[in-house]
Amino acid sequence: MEYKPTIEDVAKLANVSIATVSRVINNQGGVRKATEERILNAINELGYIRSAVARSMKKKETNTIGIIVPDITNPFFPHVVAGIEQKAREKGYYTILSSTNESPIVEEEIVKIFIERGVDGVIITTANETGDHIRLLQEQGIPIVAVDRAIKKFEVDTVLVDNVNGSYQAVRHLILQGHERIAIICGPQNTTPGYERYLGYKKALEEYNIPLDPSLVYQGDFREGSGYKGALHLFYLENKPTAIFSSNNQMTFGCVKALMELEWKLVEEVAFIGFDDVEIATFIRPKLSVVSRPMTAIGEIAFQLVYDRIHFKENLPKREYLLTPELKIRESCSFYKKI
Amino acid sequence: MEYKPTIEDVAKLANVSIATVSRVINNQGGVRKATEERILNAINELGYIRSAVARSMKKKETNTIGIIVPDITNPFFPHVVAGIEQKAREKGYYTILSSTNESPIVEEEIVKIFIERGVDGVIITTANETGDHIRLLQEQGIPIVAVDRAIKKFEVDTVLVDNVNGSYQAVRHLILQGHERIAIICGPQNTTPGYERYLGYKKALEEYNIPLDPSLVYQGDFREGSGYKGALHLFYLENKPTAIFSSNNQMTFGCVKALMELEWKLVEEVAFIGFDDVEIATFIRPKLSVVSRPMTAIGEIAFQLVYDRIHFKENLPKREYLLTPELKIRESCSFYKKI
DNA sequence: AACAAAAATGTAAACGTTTAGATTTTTAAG
DNA sequence: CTTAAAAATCTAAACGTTTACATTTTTGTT
Repeated sequence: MEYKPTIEDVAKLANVSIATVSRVINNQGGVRKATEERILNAINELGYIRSAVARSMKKKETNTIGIIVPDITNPFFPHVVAGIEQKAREKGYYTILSSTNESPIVEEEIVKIFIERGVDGVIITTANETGDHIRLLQEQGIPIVAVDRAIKKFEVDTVLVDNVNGSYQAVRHLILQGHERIAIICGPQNTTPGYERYLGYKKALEEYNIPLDPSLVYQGDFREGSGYKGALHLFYLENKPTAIFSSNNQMTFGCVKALMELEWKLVEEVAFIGFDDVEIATFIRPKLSVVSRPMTAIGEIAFQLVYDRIHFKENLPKREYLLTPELKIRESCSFYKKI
Repeated sequence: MEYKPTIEDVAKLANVSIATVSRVINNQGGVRKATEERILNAINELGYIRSAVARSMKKKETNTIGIIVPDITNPFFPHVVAGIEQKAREKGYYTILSSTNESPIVEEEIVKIFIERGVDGVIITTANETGDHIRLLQEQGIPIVAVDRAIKKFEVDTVLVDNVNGSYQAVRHLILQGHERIAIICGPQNTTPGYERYLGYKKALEEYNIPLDPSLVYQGDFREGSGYKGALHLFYLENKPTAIFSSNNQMTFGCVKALMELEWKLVEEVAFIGFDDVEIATFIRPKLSVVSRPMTAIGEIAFQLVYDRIHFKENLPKREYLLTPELKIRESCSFYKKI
């Protein structure tokens, strides 16, 4: 079958007008039982499937929400996406997904395309927090929810994790274990998570009157390679750290890899806590302690936010969710014996 | 700005007909330089963005391809998706993604929705290999590419990995190391990968005249839990295996977890090879040997296949890609000393 | 300057729905 | 059996493009 039946074909076969057919496929009621049945039969017989694009054209809504993530390959995002998708499907929404590879240029392109396609809302972890491309969306009146990274210039709903608190908890824990030379492998300082996690680190040190030693602050870029290099750098310091805090999952990978190669022994020689739980954490010995985020919940909330905004556009104030991460103490940061 | 300018607004402002405007936004040529400029200016001034849905309505194509995966949270799929998406974007296509959670019912729903939405093609790792829902797609003339799992009843392009060969390689390697009691943790036997990987196992044993011991064949379901249980089961056998082959990544997780808890020592007491590379493989000691698949390439090829099919519908024969997996020998299956 | 051919532009229909408002049919009361 | 009200159904316009075909303008030749 190559010919696609339209609502008109159904109407003809059932001997009614297209308006009536429309009413039954949309469950609007006000159709005589017998008529409805006739129509339903016609639909079945023809194998009619209503065209969502024609529908969108008329209704000016696509029941689609766009998701923009920096890297679908980072295990954090599939979990978030799963949360979004689950809730979305329940409400009859579908998602169109794109990965920017952290490129603001790609991101801008994607935003344009999403607008062209008339997405009803956008959930974004932006590669460009200051971004003007967001204005485009605002101008079109398309609801936006920022996930994981805030958007500075514009008022949009956000669901973030309390990064400061998370890294603060981690570093404080290290301090309480007796560590004083605590290193951090930072994320890019022009991203919310990168900056805030550094802030939490600083805050903990200050609170316990430990001077911040700049040689223990390594600038990474959230990718595995920089975690690796960071660990190397710290290892070859004249005055090594006794503990390391890594600002995200991918850098944790690199870092742990380096530690192994250097035979820089976890716990005995260096304590470790990473931001974000990772699959490897419970597989290596000692098990890695981490700051863990409720990834699926983040996605679910994000969807709820766009959804609300789509349906009550008018008078919703800006809403910010700030989820508190949880410090999962395992084995990589046990008691530290001073020399 | 709440009012969305249309092609008509642009035409009016530029003092031309909408046909001419259409011509310039589609780069069809045949428009005087000066006119084009006038139109471009008008577009800019109004902030006009063409409606993809109106366009799709007329052209009967959406430049969208649907992706259906069983579980976006399984690290294999994000990599495949990344490959698809990359190639898709290059060609002006976008992807709408949905996860079935291995439920054939959900999958059928999704297929319906995808048809409604007029996707130009579908790339699917089906949760229901015998599925009739595929017929729906066929009837609409929507190109389908099956990834990772074949679709039995219908002729569709496929990109698979040579599972038989992969597990054969792995098991043969174990045999050549001197193992004779080799266990397998199977995937569901009603899925291509589950069945084929078992086949490869059998083939290797036969080839080396090792009788297949049914107590060494554990039926798993591709989820982590069953890997865990499988390892337990094998451990408590009167006559333990000396090597284990796990049929997929998630079961490998469970299996390794169990091994650690049981203190069933890798290499010394039991050799191990898993199907699919996993992040943890190179982090635990000994490093895990695995059968590895070119995940991103799978996605790229899959997209190429749908793309071709979309553009040369007529006379393309069914195409099957069978990628050969690679055995990555690391440390979990070194030489086995007989007792 | 006239003309034919080529280039540029315009007109109008079509894509498949939804929906406001008009019309017809049914129902129920007198 | 009438009739008014209620319920069911229909008509036709609109959504924003693309495109075949018609018309107008430009170009180049004589």
